[in-house]
Amino acid sequence: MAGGRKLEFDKQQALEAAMQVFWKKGFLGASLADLTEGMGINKPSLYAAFGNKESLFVQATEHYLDTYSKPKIQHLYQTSTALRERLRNYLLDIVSGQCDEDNPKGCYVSLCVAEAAGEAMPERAQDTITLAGSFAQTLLTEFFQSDEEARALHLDKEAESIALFLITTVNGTAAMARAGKDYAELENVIDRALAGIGLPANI
Amino acid sequence: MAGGRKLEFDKQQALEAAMQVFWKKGFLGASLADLTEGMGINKPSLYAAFGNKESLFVQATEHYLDTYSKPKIQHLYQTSTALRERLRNYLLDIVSGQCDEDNPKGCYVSLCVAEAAGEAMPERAQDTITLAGSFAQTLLTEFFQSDEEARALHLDKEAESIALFLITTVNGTAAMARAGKDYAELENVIDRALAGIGLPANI
DNA sequence: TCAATTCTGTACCGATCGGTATGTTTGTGG
DNA sequence: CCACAAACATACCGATCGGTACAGAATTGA
Repeated sequence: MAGGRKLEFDKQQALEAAMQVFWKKGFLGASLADLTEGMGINKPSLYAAFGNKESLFVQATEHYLDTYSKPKIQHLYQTSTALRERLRNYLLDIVSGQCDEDNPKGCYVSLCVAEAAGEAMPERAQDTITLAGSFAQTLLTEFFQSDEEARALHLDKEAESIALFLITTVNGTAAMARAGKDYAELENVIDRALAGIGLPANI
Repeated sequence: MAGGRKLEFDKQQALEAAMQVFWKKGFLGASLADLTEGMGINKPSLYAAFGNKESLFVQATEHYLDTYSKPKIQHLYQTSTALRERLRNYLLDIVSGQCDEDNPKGCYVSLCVAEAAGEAMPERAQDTITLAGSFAQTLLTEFFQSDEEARALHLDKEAESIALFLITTVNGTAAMARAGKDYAELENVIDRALAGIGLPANI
């Protein structure tokens, strides 16, 4: 019947903060003390709102995909733009996010996938991050199979191989960004990668 | 005056085992229980032989560089072999090590560098792994600046950029190998990377 | 005003963390 | 055989881990 006391924090804002902590420290490296401090709430509030650490991680991962990964996809479908340019915009947007001073360096997913291979993560967390890790590659493969310009260039025959190469490249830039490389240094990496799939600069 | 009881374990063998544990779990993810179990000794023996966890990590990292990283360099200096072939042998040897079933997947250095960015590692461990992370890039840059065939192809003008690209690529394959990709899938990544620096297959 | 309900802060739980004190065992030199 | 030295195994240390019990503070409907 009765309403009860109101939440004193914004749940989406707290989830964003939790995501930042996992992004910086990984799942295992992020302690509850790190999380509660970053989120600005204390443990009972965290557990009431998000379940437990594992469940919070699952929700933070979905939040990362929704707010950081998926929006970058749109670059691929600006059909008024040439294929090379679309790919370049997509890849550079990713690299830009990896080097952003306002967020932890590197890629949330890449970091946690590496952590997951240590076999010390709870099952649901591992499943979630594994699925997230395969997301971009699946998407890129389907893109190269279906895009009109890509088919005209016969890239659809090697869609899987090309997608794997590009995903490998952005996993590489994620590692380099996390190690301290800045955007300017990694921009030329993308151009060389595009050359590696037969799309050099001046064509 | 007196000799005292003899060590009941091989120190090099224990160090190799410790390296395997760090390789699989990272510095923070590897607990003393993990280490002592993997090394087959107990804690006081570990501390007597290697100092503490941080000091053990430093020694394990040096052991990794000596036994896994540095031997692969020789491929670059087989001067009777063409440049592309030398680079390909070098890169594929690295990828092979990342996919080896007998060792943890991925790259020890790449994993721990990512961990170090979380700012939860002791100082000496962080310095050691940071230095190890820059090792290969420095070496490759100098290689492209000095190699005769590379200079003939004017690759020395872009030595730094090319080195960064190739190191980014192998950091990428390390991430992919850790996520479960096998050698066959990553071999074509290397060929595309070589194309990205102007060395396609049939030249 | 008074239950009923829900959030908040503190204080606590057992387990594990990195690291060590201690007593026993195994070896050497005299 | 004895004194000494070094490695062994066990048992412990304070701190932190993820998670929770509990009491007080808000908010609601009656």
